[in-house]
Amino acid sequence: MKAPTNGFLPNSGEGERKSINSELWHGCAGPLVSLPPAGSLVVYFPQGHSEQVAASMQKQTDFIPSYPNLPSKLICMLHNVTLHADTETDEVYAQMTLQPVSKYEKEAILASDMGLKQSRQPSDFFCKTLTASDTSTHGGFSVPRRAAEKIFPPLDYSMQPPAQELVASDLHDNNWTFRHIYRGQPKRHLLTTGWSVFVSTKRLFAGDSVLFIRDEKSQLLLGIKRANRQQSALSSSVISSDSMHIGVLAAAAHAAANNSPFTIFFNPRASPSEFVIPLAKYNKAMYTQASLGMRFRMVFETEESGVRRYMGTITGIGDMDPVRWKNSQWRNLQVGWDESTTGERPSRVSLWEIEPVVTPFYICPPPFFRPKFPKQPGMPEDESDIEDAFKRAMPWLGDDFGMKDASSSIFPGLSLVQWMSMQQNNQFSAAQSGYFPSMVSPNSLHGNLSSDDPSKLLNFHAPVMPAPTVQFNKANSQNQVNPLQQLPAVWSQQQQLQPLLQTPINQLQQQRQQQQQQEPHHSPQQQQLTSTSAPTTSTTITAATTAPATTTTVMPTSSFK
Amino acid sequence: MKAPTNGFLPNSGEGERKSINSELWHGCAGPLVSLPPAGSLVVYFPQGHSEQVAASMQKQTDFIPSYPNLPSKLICMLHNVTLHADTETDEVYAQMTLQPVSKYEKEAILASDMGLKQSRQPSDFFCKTLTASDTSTHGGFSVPRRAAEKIFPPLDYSMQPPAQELVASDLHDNNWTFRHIYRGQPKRHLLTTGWSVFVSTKRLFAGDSVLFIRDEKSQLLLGIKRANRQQSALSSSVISSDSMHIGVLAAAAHAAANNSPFTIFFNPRASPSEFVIPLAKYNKAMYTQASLGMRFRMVFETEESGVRRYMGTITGIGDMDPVRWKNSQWRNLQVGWDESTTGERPSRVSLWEIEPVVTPFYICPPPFFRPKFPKQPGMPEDESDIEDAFKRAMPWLGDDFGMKDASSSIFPGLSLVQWMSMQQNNQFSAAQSGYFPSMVSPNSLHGNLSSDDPSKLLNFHAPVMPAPTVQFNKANSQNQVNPLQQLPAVWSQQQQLQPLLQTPINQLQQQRQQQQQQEPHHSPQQQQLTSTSAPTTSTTITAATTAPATTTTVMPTSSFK
DNA sequence: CTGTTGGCACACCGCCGACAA
DNA sequence: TTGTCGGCGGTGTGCCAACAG
Repeated sequence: MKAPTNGFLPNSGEGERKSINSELWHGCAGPLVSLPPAGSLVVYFPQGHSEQVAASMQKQTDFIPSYPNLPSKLICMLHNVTLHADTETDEVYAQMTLQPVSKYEKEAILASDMGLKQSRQPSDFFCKTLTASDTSTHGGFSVPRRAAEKIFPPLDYSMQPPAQELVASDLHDNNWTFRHIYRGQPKRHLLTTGWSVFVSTKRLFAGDSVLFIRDEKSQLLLGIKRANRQQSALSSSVISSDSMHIGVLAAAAHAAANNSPFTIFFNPRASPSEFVIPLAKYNKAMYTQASLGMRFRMVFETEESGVRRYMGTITGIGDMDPVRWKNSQWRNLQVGWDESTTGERPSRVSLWEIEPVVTPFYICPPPFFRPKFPKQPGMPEDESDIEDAFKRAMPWLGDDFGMKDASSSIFPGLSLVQWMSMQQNNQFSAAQSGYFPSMVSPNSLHGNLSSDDPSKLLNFHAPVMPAPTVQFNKANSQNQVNPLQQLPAVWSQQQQLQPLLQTPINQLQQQRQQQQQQEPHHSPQQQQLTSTSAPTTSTTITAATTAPATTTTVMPTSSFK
Repeated sequence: MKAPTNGFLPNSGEGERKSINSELWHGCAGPLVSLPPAGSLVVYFPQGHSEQVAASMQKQTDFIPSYPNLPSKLICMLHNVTLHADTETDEVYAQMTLQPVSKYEKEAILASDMGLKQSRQPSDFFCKTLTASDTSTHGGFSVPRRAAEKIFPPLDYSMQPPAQELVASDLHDNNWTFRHIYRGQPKRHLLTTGWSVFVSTKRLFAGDSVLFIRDEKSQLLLGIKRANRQQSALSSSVISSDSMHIGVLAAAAHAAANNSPFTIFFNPRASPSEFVIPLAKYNKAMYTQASLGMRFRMVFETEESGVRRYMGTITGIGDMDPVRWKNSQWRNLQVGWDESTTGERPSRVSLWEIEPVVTPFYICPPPFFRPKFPKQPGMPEDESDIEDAFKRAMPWLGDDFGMKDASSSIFPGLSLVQWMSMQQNNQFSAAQSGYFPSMVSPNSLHGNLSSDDPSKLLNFHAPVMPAPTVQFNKANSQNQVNPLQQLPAVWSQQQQLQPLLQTPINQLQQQRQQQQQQEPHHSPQQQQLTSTSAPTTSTTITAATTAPATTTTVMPTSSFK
């Protein structure tokens, strides 16, 4: 054996020099992951980053440091995104260089908008969860018929038996060769020679998944997706999990104080949720007024690397961690799920993760309203998803009801450009002329429609629908808000943040102490509270009797809360 | 296969519940590692901790954050020490809970003193570096004869061939069974059945080492020591190395500011040097006046897990990182080694790592002066090592020259108790009556001795000694210092530190800024500089022409510099 | 005394169709 | 259509003594 290249920890960093194939990376990351493009604006949530660390350590950290000077979100310029894969485990992750910004250009916002349109999920691929037979040393890999015919080069069926040699390269550009044969009674596609070394080298077990991709040059690519239980535990004999948490927060705080760049790793399969959100996506979500009882859909990954939507209901709104992350938008929605496979789906989500369904129609089963939207399961996501959600939620305003031209201006939240011009001109005519669909009083909407044709609602009274646990009437009533007063509040807060971001952290702390003593209404946290209690036309409901004690169910009017 | 326990990442944390065998841990950690006992006082060097992180990441981090408020050393109470081993790699590490202290009790200092006496290296053990044959699938493990006879249970040699079943448990209390047989021509001890699964499970390669220990209950213990090239690389897809560094420093800074406990991991085989030093060891070292050209010995680990001393010369004194860690004692000595296997031995060391040899005798080869100290290689270290070093350095004052009683009071630096009483009584009679041997002018010593019997020096003019690269006369001349003026300077600095440790970090910075503007002589860093330039009888030499540009060769008189 | 090698036996890896779900 | 099984052939693991350094 010459120069034993340490099969245990193969030459770290060698394969990293070449850039990793983006299609393959996204295939391994899963259909839900879409990275914002470099040069765009994003919202970074240190709280979510901290969750990724905790998940990676696989232990609940009792002691989580609080960083009072670190806001729960930072608007950042995303300077750089590089794709990586762990040389040992093939675990995919992305490295991002972020820089907190105090002001930003129109181009960056546009780029942020572009980010939503990118779908990186490869088109020609298949993903199979390995069976016991697949991973056993006893035999090879049974290839699903459709997958083999779609992805693999065509066999010469005149041979007896038809067979060929396949070469596929993994994330590190290592080539793996397999004997692909079509045999047996009945006939089936199999990978035989070469398969078992792949399984043992990658340390695959039943339940893990492999995926094959045919790229644009008809080259075969090969990736793996490990089962959840097998995610890298990272026992970390290097630094304590406390120091990791502190490091994450301190790095962000330092960057925020100096407007300097900092680097993070995003690990799509270890992290419970993405914590770097395109600003456009975030802003779009912010035009949704979340309310108790609101129905929504949320996308999840299927076993076959496809997507499926599950229905849920907002059951509570309030800080996930009221001590350390007060007034944070991170997972501030408590939710329940229609199909109660508890544990699989999160009990808390963030607003930008869900596709709201306007409440008056929660009793209407989706199949009726969406005959023209037969979303293929397994099809890649695209940028129109959010708009689709609106269309599906309010189809009576869409194509089915003859309002063809409405989609561009009325439904899907503001486009960023529209919003920007509004913002710059300080005019709010847009709101007056019909934007902010979810903020329009649902009661009046409901009234209009039901008076138009009530039978359409009654005829389809939901077939076997679990009873909602909250009072919908109450919840709905608070949707009566005044968009005119909301919009300024949103941006005044962010503008308040700007001078603080430019201040070194020690001066900032000093400054805060003075402010708290003398003019408490100028400190950033206080600012949020005052805007919350500012007089608006909204109603504030209290559901403390039904909600868990830890949940604050106060509904502030500021959509930026 | 029932409930596949994921051979890849075995149930993390299960084996951790039981406490790890201390003997085995220390066997795997190596003979140089001795952990301070819980309850003792230690000196923590964040710079060294940062080095461990860098070494673990196996990449030079360009960006290392500077923490101007974090001193280069923290005196801490060591609250807790727990031994651990990575479940995947068996890599040993220790978790320590430290708390910066501003004042400390006599008991704690005594405990710190005790720490030096502990030697954890097991007595009944053997360690063998695996050969190609040992790790090959072709055969078993060849046990060195002496090792087998010393450690393994005796064989029944009446059997043909003599054989038995051995059971040894590893760090995680997993049992491994081997067939131990004595056969072949010539006869030899072999481990056959069971050995290859151990090798493959632990992923051992030629060059790695295994060690067998027989504990007090005659139970066999089994550990591994991987070759350096195979140290865990920790590709860390969780947080960036920047954040790791920041986390380490921020955790320490936070703890220092609040006098609150913090947790660190010490990884003896990944870390270039220990960075948690018993206060007693540190203090003892501080009574050595390092000087350019000074000769010293330093202990290194041998392949067989023994120890060996190498001779070296101090070639420069100055900050390793003048920007981020100014006036740090961490590796502030540049050294050259007599046996020039460059790369193996560090080019920079800290004062407490070395055993000084007083300069006038650098030309005297050790064999002559130490006929009575035939240190057994492979023998465990003990607390008398430092004193031994002095004895060997100045044997003319020791047993060989008829000053039997001298060892207790004259040589080995102050005992902590002696120092404490001195400190409390503010009396310095100890210094006047012959303490601080290394601070006594070597010239006068040299003069006395040479006038006594110069032939003893000249007769043994070093046989083939590499020429020193620095001017020894110059270097020696600065050893003329006045111990009476030095001692107060030493401890006034530490007393200065105490109120600062109690101050939150932001106030501290504020305070420092004021001080720098108004009374610069009170800030901690300035204190060091002023004490350097304070009028003493010392001479300050400048060797900028011979030393590298990055090295400060100013020699302050304060031994605490 | 111990590292490597050739010889040899047998266990299990891995290819095959037969089933059945 | 595809997961598992019994069948069987061949490779490679692993025990042995013979050398040699």
